[in-house]
Amino acid sequence: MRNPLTPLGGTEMEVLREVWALGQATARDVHDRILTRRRVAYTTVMTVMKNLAEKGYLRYESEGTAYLYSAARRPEEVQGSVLSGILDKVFGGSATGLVQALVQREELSEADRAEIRRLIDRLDDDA
Amino acid sequence: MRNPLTPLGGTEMEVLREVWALGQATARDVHDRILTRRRVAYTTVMTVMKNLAEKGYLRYESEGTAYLYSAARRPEEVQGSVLSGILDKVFGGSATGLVQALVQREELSEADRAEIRRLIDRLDDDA
DNA sequence: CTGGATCTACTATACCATTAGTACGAATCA
DNA sequence: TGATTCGTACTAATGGTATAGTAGATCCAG
Repeated sequence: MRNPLTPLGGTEMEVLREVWALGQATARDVHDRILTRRRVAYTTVMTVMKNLAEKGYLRYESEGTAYLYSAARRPEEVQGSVLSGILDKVFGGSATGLVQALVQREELSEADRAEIRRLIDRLDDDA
Repeated sequence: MRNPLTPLGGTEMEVLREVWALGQATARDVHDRILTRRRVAYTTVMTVMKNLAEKGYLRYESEGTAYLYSAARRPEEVQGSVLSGILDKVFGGSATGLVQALVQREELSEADRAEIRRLIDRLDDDA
C-alpha cells in the first residue's frame, strides 16, 4: 500500500512479537508458536522474517544451517511508532481522544486503572 | 492484504475523517480539503469514497448530479475498533502497555493529563 | 556413506489499497 | 444551442503484504 496506516502488517507484527518473546529464534521456532493459534505454512513465516530483516526490524546470524534471528528494535520503539501513527491519522493527534476510546471499549481492571494513574502521575513529578 | 493490522488504509481514514468533520460532503468537498495538505486526483477521492460506501462506512444520496455522502458509523465506533485491533495485535491486549507507549512518546499537556485522570476516575465511580 | 529430514533461496500468486486516466452523460453558461 | 464544466462509471496500473510451492543444499541417523 502506498499510504499505509501502519508500517507493519498483521502477520509481520505477529512474527515480530514472537521474536521479542523468544529473544532469539529460528523460523522453525516462530512457526511452531504461531501454529498453536492458526495454520500457516513454514515458508510463509520464513518469507515474513526475511522481509522483516530487510526492513531493519530483525537481524540474523547463521547457526549451523539455519538462521538465528533476533530483534533489531526494542518493542517500545516499534509499538510507539505504530501508536503514534494511529494517534495522528485516526485520532487527529488527540491523546485524550485515544484514551477515551480505550476506556470506552476495554474493560480495565482496578490494577490497570491504578497503573495508568501511576504513569500519568509520574509525568507530573518529572515536570 | 489478507491479514491487515487495521480495517482501513491511510487514505480511507483520511477521507472518513473529512466526512465526519463536514457532516455531509461530496467527493468535491473532500477533495478540496485534502488538497490543502497534499496532492491527489479527484477521481482517487471518488474511488475511495465509493469503496468506503461499499464497506459500510459511508452512505450516499443523490444531490442533483452528484452524490452527497454522510458517515454511516460514528467516529467513536470506528476509532474504537481500530484501537482494539492495535491493542490486541501490537500490545498483546495490555492496555497499560499501550498507555505507557503513549506517554513515553507524546508530550502530554497538563490539561491532557487532567483529562485522562478524569476519564480513569470516572470508571471507578461507575464501578 | 546414503536416505530422509531440514533449511534456505527462488519463484509465484492472490489480494487489496492507492492512485489515476478515459469516456460519457448531465448541467450550465455564453 | 453549442461549448465547457462537472460528475460518475469503468478500467487499470502499481506496489506491497500474505501466502505458499519447489528445488537444491546440508546434515544426521542408520
